[in-house]
Amino acid sequence: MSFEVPEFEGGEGLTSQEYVYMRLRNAIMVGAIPTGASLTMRGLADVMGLSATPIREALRRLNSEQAVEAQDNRRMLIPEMNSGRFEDLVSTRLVLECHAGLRALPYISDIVIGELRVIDDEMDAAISRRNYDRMICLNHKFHRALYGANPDLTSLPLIESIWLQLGPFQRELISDVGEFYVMGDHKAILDALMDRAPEALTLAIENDIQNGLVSAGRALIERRAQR
Amino acid sequence: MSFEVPEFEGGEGLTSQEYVYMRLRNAIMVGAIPTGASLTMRGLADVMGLSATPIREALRRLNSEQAVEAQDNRRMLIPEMNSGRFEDLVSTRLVLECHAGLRALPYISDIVIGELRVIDDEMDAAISRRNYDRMICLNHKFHRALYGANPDLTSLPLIESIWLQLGPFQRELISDVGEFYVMGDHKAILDALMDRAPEALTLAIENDIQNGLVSAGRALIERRAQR
DNA sequence: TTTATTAAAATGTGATAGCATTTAATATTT
DNA sequence: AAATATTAAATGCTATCACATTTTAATAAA
Repeated sequence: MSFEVPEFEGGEGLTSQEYVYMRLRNAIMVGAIPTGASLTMRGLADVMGLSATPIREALRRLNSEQAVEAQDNRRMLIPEMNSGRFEDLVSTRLVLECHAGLRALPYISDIVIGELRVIDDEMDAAISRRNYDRMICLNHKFHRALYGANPDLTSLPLIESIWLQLGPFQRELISDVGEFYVMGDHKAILDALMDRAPEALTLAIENDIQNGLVSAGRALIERRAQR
Repeated sequence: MSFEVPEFEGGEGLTSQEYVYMRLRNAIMVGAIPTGASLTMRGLADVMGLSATPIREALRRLNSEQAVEAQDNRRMLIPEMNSGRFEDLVSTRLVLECHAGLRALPYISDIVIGELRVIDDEMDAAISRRNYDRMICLNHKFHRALYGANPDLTSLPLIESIWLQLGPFQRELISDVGEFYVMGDHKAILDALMDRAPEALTLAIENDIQNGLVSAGRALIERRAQR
């Protein structure tokens, strides 16, 4: 195993399988697992001090969520990003998150806006400290809290699947442009929520995704293709 | 096990886990497994003549795809439908499938339209024979073939997750209204594809989903609430 | 030096068994 | 008769093992 699988907070009281799932999921989400590296069951079992059984179950779940690719040789790995897949993932993310935002809007209260503001402040702190892992997690937490205002929300698992697929690439992005990486900001989203303005919210969510991820992502893929 | 898990075609050369996954997935998709019934590992293992290991892996995958719900007591079951969840699932389905259709449109060729027409004809035959299982499968096959024209398609697994969640309810719907159940028709979709008309395609896909599922679904939920 | 061939190590898969938890059934008490 | 307590059965979870396949390494041939 040529890479580390970072620990995560809140893994107490879970079954082994749940623990492995959460830990790997978190690792993929923040891009801690390099693309292309084989995720072997015995290897992960050794790293985590468990048997292969719960590892295999967790890997299969992540495979079903498109976070991990199963090859013909039955090996599991984090798939490589390419231009076509990137554009399709981003367009799906835009559609899903705008939809989730609009569906949540009627349920947005001042209390929710307050909670979102707290998360956004934490994120500003993480940004100034250049703590990228925490930036990514708090960004997800913000969006989760927003869409979760809708009590009937069913699209969150789908959105998280997209996040998982973009996670490894986003990490490469960050380590590529380094401290110049800007994460889309949430101020416009908060303004739109306060105004209860659907169109403004859609635009703000689109911009949030577009600014951080898309422009930098396209540039990196372009640069790679030339090399 | 108080229900049957129908066999499916094309399960040769699969690992046990894949076989179980496909068989259960198919069963849920066509609504063959009743909502609320416990899916026990030993029970399913007995039915399928396998050990619990591949069963559990398949169930976890389906759980990750939101097709099966894991309760606190660690039991797995097909979740019940309710009004809020239904509306949210349908709205997500509309957004995702319209998006997938639009992304596929530039890749639509006369050959693809021909293939779609063949599937649609098979579906008409299934409808006239009142073969509901086959209707459902062919409907999915039609949509899969349409969206799959996009070579970079990443949203299909998400769409299939929605189908899985609507499957059991759709079956209840069919057995409720019986032979009067109408499945949304694909003729308008084919026309829009031939015209390469984005707006018409969006409307046609919306209508396709709306006609069969939504109107009847709302009526059934309404009727249940009164009872 | 490169390519084939062979041997050894590593890996994925699935059945089994033991343990912990949950559910159902039975016995006991009120 | 109803509610509670106890016991038995069923179920979920995970480590282990044996087998088949794949990968890697070492060896032999070109």
